[in-house]
Amino acid sequence: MAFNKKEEFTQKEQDLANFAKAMAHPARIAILKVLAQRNECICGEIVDLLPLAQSTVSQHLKELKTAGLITGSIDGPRSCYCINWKAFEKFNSEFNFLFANLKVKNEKACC
Amino acid sequence: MAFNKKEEFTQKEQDLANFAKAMAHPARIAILKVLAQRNECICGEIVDLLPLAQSTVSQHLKELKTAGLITGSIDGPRSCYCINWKAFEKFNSEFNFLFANLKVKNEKACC
DNA sequence: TAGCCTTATCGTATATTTGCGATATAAGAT
DNA sequence: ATCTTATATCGCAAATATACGATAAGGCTA
Repeated sequence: MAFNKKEEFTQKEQDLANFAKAMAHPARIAILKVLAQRNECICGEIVDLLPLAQSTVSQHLKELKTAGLITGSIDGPRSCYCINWKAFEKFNSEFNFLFANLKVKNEKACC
Repeated sequence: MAFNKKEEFTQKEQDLANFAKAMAHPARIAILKVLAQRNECICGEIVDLLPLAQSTVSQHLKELKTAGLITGSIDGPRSCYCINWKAFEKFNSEFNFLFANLKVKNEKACC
């Protein structure tokens, strides 16, 4: 039991879920916020802004990167992260599509 | 170790993360899709549409309900679920706020 | 009442996530 | 060449999520 059944859903469903999962932790939301508030890549600083150890922050950054929400270039001792705007646009429109559907239908909500 | 540090972030960050977490599984995305495609509450059917056992689907429904994404009235042998449109609107605007920020800033993306 | 059908909950096994300290790595400074 | 500094990765412990079968609970029907 506890087999992973995720592959049995459509690719779009999996993509959306993965996007959501990448944002499913307040630390990662906080990181995205910091990146969003600047015009440039963030190198350090992020660790200082979060109540987490350096290794943990690095792990969260890796997850965001793997999910494609941010890009990062590792320049030796200092890394450089920024938002992957394209990915956000893509998933934002996916979400909006879902929400739009809801909006129309819900005129007749029954419970 | 592995303490739960989630409470150390702002309420908004936690709320957004919880919303994302509720959508962070393809089964739950699929459930929301089904609910979105109908004008009425869904009672059974959902189990038939997913490649999961009845108890597992019930569990996912519970999570969606706990997160406030759907409402449900348990009428004895047949339950009735539908989308909580209000919650979606709220979080959609939160997300859009974040995305909007990104959009403006990203003109000067550096990596 | 007894049996049936539908949905929820419990118990449990496994998988995944979270978090930290320790350690590695890699560029710049001395 | 060695030291410093910043970041990544490893290894592990604890917490949480996923999934199922078994069972309970709650209305219907006969």
